[in-house]
Amino acid sequence: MTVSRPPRLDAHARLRALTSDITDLILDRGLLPGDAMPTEQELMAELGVGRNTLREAIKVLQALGVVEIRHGFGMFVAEENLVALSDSLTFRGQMSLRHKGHEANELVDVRQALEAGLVGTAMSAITEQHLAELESIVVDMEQLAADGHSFVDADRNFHRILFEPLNNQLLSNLLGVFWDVYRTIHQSIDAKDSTRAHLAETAHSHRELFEAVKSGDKPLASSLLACHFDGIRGQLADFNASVD
Amino acid sequence: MTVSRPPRLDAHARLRALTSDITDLILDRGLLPGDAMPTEQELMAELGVGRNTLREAIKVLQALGVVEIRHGFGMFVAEENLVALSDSLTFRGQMSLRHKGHEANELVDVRQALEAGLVGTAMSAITEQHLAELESIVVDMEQLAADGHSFVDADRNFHRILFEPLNNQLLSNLLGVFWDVYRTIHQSIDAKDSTRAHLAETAHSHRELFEAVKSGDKPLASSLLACHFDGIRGQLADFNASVD
DNA sequence: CAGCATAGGACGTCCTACGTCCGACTTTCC
DNA sequence: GGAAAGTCGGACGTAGGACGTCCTATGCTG
Repeated sequence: MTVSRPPRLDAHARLRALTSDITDLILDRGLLPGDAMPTEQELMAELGVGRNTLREAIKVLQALGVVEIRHGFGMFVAEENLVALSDSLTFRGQMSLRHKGHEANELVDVRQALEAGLVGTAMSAITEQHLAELESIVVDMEQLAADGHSFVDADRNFHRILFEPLNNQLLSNLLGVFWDVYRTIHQSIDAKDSTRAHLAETAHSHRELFEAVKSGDKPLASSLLACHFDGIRGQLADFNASVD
Repeated sequence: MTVSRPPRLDAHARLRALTSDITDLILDRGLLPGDAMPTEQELMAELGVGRNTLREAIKVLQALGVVEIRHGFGMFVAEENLVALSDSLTFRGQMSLRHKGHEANELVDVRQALEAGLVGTAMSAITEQHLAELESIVVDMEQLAADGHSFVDADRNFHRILFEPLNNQLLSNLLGVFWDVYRTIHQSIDAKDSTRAHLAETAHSHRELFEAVKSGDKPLASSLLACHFDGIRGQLADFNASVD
């Protein structure tokens, strides 16, 4: 069904219309994540565009996490993810670091607002199993810190499990993205946080936070989280000062 | 055994490497938002790839909000924006609505957490000018409601200005995206919110919120916001019930 | 000096051709 | 007969050329 598109649209709008047509096709056909999509040839015929144009639109959807492409096999509706946000924020964060670092601070602020603001609600829904997992992670952290090893994964898992009780996929993804972006930025400023003293301090602050969560002291947990982020802000400030 | 240097990467990794090369080029050259980038021909020569491959990578960066393309003129580093997140979330939200609506609820939850959690901080930094703007918007809303007109823009502006005092671009963008996505979802469920009674109710709730902000009553403002989102959740629930 | 007309550069779209990868089918060999 | 190896076709990946469209800048004209 060769649809005749209004020929007079600027290029950006046209590409946008094309991606929109493809997502509409997914929605109209009721395709679910994991389902196969039409091939390039079928889409070309159906949408009335050339292969290059179509592929550019598809690549956009791939970058946005809408579709997943398997070379030599086909195209599929992707599982939920926030690759797009992650990639976008990572670039912005790195860019700002080389100039003002303002955006990196904003990211930390938003993380703090979300985590400190929601830890209370999360604690209301937390289960014994979550607490057990958190404690296990804290113990691992303390051990790794004592051995002088860093524990990036443990840190990430601690925060992930802390908010898992809320059962909000979007929130979990957002926090995960913020954590990853911060991590990337942090690596690029090459902060000296691998000293044994700093490791022990980080492990200890997680221990304190865990105890607060376990005892159900929501205000304390919230303020401990806020304090944790203040420390991060301090590191960023130090870096910016060292650049000037 | 594991090869130390995989001579070939899969297609996805190659595209990712290419986009990464381009962003690195931006960062290395210290390009700022608005600055001109090399032309397609120059990038082709510099990165050693064909035009199609390059253009696909560029379209990805455009969708991610990294670069901005002006037909017939050139390519430029884009201003900060969260188009990527917006597009991605809009699709996910629409998709979920046609099935369970779970993700739409999650979006409202995150909005509520951010707005209700941060309104207090924002109020601490609010100025007389912000208050004047807010009041002006509320007056407009009340007038529009009395005339039976909807006031989507006014609603959006109210929330935007409410959090402007925090001076956090990322937060403002996030809230804006959430608002837009919710708006898109809302339109697609065709809720009957344009009745005069509903309009008056919405205008009134904004009036109440404004008064709370003006008087500096942070707990009241926070709970009014929470209440506002409870209403939205109710609409989503009604829609899902009507589908079953 | 202002306005229009033209020329050039740069992106947009389409086409053809070939390379690469994957899954499925067929063949071959125990 | 069954399993391993080889083969085939489909689908995506990459390259390059050709032409269209759009924007800016230049220079001409009144």
